[in-house]
This record gives sequence, structure tokens and C-alpha cells, in this order.
Amino acid sequence: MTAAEPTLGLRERKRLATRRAILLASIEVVRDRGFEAATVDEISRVADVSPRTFFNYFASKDEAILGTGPMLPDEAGLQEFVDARGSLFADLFEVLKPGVEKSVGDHDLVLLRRTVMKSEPTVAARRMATLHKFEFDVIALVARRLAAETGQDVDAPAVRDRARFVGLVAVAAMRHAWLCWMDAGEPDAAELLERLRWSLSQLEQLGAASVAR
Amino acid sequence: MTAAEPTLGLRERKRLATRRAILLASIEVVRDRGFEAATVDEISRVADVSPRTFFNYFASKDEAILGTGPMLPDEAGLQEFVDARGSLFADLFEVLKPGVEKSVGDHDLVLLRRTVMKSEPTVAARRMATLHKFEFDVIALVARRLAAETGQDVDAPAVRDRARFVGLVAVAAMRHAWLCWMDAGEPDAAELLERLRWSLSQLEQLGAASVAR
DNA sequence: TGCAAACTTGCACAGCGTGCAACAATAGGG
DNA sequence: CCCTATTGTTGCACGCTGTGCAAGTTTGCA
Repeated sequence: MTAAEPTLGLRERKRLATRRAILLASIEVVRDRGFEAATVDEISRVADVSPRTFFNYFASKDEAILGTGPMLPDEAGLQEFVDARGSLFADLFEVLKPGVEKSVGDHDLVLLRRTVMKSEPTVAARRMATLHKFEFDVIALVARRLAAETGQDVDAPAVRDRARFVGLVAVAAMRHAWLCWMDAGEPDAAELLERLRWSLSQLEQLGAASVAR
Repeated sequence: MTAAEPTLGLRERKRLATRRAILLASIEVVRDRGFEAATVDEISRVADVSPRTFFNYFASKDEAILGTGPMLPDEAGLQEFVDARGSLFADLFEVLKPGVEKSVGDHDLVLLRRTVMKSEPTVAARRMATLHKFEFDVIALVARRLAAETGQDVDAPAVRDRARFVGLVAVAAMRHAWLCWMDAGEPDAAELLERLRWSLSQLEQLGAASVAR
């Protein structure tokens, strides 16, 4: 589809296959044995690689089980957001969209992760740490936008403060969308995006709103 | 001052002293050696206890270095919030207040933690995981309030959804206040509380607001 | 004084994660 | 087809985290 890889070399294909095998094995073992009892030895055995190879692909057991956090687009996409002048949160939706879509790309992985998250609360807790870098990036991005809007410096205290607030709150809305999506058991990315758009839009109506209908 | 402990027994006092010695030693070692290089053996040596005793007080190295997350008040305080009918976020401030005050009670600890947080980004990231349980509790509490307000069940989908949103956003505001407070280098709890009140109140004005003055 | 409960410590052990060096497989040109 | 450089895999040794257990020590209390 995306004609970027004419024919991935054998080496590349094997690497991707091994990586995916370890990812799937990790979550399967956690599902079957529980998070605490899941060992790298067992995961490696299931994935059919040596324990040493496991650590060639993932820096830690957590990384394989939890996955990495979502990502922001490249500089071009970021600049587009900085220059946009729509509603702040509506524009944020557009810039968050590709990263969210990508993070739920592997269908099997998403389904496995979901069952694990529900039964293993410690996994959900640890996953939070992966959001920290993402939050940091979002805050920096919002600061760029606010600085551009107001002509102030990105390091101006007022900009920093406001960007932090907007960034943190936006990521909170993103997590809200994600949690509700997981809860509802919807498998597709489309529903997640719709929920994300809705959650972000809700931020602008926090003052007026009460409980939903 | 707080006349709750007439005279703490010798045993109790020793326990508290040991606990605090380990806490301080942990952060000092991290400050001096860095987070990665800080070992339990070294921390125990500085705190003058055996490594085994370290784990009698803290379940993990992280717990000693990161501290536990903030806490909600007891059932009486919770019920007060559930029954209150002021602005939701203003009432939330009141119920969050005691936990926040307590979490920054030990002055030396707060100052040490601050310097460590600034120089060791991995510490800040790991600290996020400690917020997960707190967030969960806040969401459950907000659900109780919304259910009481509307006469619906706490498990009604609309209540769950809205409580999740309000809870996540409120914790985001709390983190905003905390981060700005750390940044500003203000040592007292009073400033933190003022910032918390302000951040929570900002939530209600997200739609209208732009960058600060 | 003497007993019970609680605390500390050493020891053995399983698991995580890394550096290193040997070995295997692939890429790519002659 | 072969040779070589590059890249990936594996075993091994090692240090660190965290736990169960049992022996020894300190405190609480009658």
C-alpha cells in the first residue's frame, strides 16, 4: 500500500518477524501466567529466541510488554499545527491523530494488550510512565504554537505555564478517550479517533457542563 | 503540635527514624551518584542498615526514591465532598488539599527530591506510575458525587464516563500546579495549595481563555 | 526478671539486564 | 560461485534487585 518499501530485504523482514514474535509472546505469557510470574526466559522460549536476543530487541521486559508511548508526527506536521489558527484543541486533534492511529495499528497486539490491561492493573500503572516523554513533547509543541500566536518567546513564563496546562489537560483527554475505547471493546481505530475528537472538544465546555444526559 | 501521639513508644520512634534515614539516604545517593548508579547496597551503607532491612521498609528501590503518590482523606472527608454542592472543581480542591499538604510535609525531603527531579528525568518519568492509583481513587470519588447529584447509579455509563473525564483532567491540573511550584522553587505548602486552587479553577475557563496576560 | 512480640541481619536463591567474544547468516561485488 | 564485510544470534560471566527463611537481638509488658 504505502509504496515506501519496494521489497524489504530478507534481513529486514526477519528482524520485523522476530520483533513481532517477541511482542506477541510477551503478552501471551503475561496473559497466561500473570505479570509477576512472566519471566524473560519463558517469553524467549515461546518466541523461540535466546534470552539474550530478547534484550537485543527490547531494553527491558517492561518495554516488550507495555510497548512504547504514542508519538508526534515529524517536523512538517508539527509546523502545520504551530501555524494553524483554528480552535486549539481541534488543531491538537489533527496533530495527535497520526500517532494514535499508528499506535493501534497492529490488531492482534491491541486485542491481546486489552485483555491483559483488564486483568493486570500493575500493567496499566506501569504503562503510565511511557506517557511521560509524550507529554513533554506535547507541552513543548503547544508552547511553540502559543509563542507564535502571541509573539512571545517560547520560554516566556506565561507561555510555559499555559502550554504546560494545555498540554497536560490534552493528554488527560487523550487518556480518557483511550480508556473509554478500551472499555467499550471497540476494535477499530476509527472509533478511537472519534472518541479522541469528542474528549478534546469537551475540554472547551468544562465550565458549563454537568453530567451527561 | 498535633496532640494525637501522647508519647510514641521507643519502638515506633526507632521505626520512623530508620524509615526517614533510608528515605534521605536514597535521595542523597541518587543526587551524588545518579539514578542508574545508585545501588541498594550503597543506600543501605549510608543509612546504616543492612540491605535486607532496606526491603523491610520499602518494597523496591523505586519506592524509596520516588515516594508514594498523594492520598485521599478518610471516608468522612470523602462523604463531605460527595454531599457538597459547590462548584465541582472548587469542592475537589478541598478534598485534595489534605493529601497534598501531607505529601510535602517533610521539608528536607521535598528540597532533596526537587534537585533530583531536575537533574534526573528518568525519576520524574517513573514517578508518574505512582499517580495511577491516586487517579483511580479520584475517578471513583467523582463518580460517587455525580451519582449523588443526578440520582443515577455510580456504575451508569454516563456517570462512569463523565467521572473519568473529570478525574483525569483534575489530576492533570494538580500535576500542573505541582510542576509550576517545583519550577518556581517555592518551598512552602501554602504556595502549592494556592497554585492548585488556581489550576483547578482554570479548568472551568478552558473554552474562553487564551494565553495568559 | 522473664516471656512474647517485633525488628534486624545474613544467607541462599531466582530473576533482570549488560558486556564480551565466538559463531552464523546475509549482502554485495568480483 | 566465492569471498568478505556487515549484521544478527547465542552462550557465558557478572552485578544488581527483591524474597523467603531462620537465627539472633531489642523492645513491650506483666
